[in-house]
Formats: sequence, structure tokens, C-alpha cells
Amino acid sequence: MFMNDRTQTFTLPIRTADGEFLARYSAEGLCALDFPSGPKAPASTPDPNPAPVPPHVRLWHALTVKALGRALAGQAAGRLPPLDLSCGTKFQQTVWQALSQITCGRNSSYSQVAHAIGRPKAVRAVGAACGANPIPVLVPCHRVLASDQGLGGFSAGLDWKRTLLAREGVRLAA
DNA sequence: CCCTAGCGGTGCT
DNA sequence: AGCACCGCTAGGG
Repeated sequence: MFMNDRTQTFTLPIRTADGEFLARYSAEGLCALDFPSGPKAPASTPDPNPAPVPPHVRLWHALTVKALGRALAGQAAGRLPPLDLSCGTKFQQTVWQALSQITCGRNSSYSQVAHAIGRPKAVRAVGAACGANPIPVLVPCHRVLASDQGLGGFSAGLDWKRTLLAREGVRLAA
């Protein structure tokens, strides 16, 4: 083989009441989920020359659509497509893995996650890893709060974080 | 309340 | 190697 085995990825839109998300798929599974871009998020420009979407990707996408719909409604996401987290470092993947185990309606803190992965002092690094999470909502980085019960940060904007938490019924201090 | 020091991972030089 | 970021935290005014 030459080195031209381009790892083809597919980007598929998901229309929701909150705007149009974009799901990206690698050969291994869902590798990214993007929040609606603009404030009003007009429909994405259709690809003028779209590559055909393979059946297995369609299947993954169906799972993603369903899971996202439930997650946005504040319910457990249910079955997910395979996740491709290989874009992250070992540390980040460990963190993202830990995030996935925080169940709907519950929450954690950066410090707790740091302890959970056996690096109790890597608290700040955990925060940075959360910010690098390529699959927000489904990998629920929004459930991680500051230890003083503050909101902490959220790369897509704190409004999203507040909204997601509110919908799953998480009660915030203050 | 604010301020600070200390922390660990990551990316850039 | 060094350095400057960071979705942080605990401790001290």
C-alpha cells in the first residue's frame, strides 16, 4: 500500500430544536460532535459533491441522532455508536472515559475526576482535558463542576452547560 | 470576598 | 530543553 489510505471521514448534520449539530465519523466510529455554529445556525451548506455514506456509518448516525435527542431532553442517552477518541492523548482519553461514567442527573467535580483516574493532583489538567472533549453532551463533560459547586467552564459557552444541567434536573448551588 | 502559590498536561519554540 | 497557556484548588488575608 502507498500512504494514500486517506482516512475518510463523514460529517452528517443533526437537526434539533436547539439548532443543527454536526456529527463526524471516522473509520472507528463517532469522532466529534459539534454544537450548532451560529446563534441561529442556518442549515449547513450542502456538500456539492458528497461521498456516499457507507451503511455502517448510517447505522452509527442513527444511534447518534437518537442518543443526542434524548440527551438534549435531559434523559439518559442510551446506546451510543462506537466512539473514536483516538484524537486525544492517553491522559485525555482516560479522562473522557471517566466522564462517560457520570450518569444522567448526577455530577462530579474536576477534583473528583482527578481522583477517579488515579491522578489526584492533576486537577487542572483534568479541566484542560474536559475542554478538549471532542464529543460534548454524549461524553458528558458538562456534568463536571468546580469543587466549590461553581459552574467551572465550558468551551461551548456556560449557557449550554447551565441548560444541559437544568434539563437533567441537576440542582446547582447558589 | 480577593489573592496567591502550587499543581499537571499540552503545545509551541 | 523552556515556557506559557488552562473549564482548578486549598489556604490565607
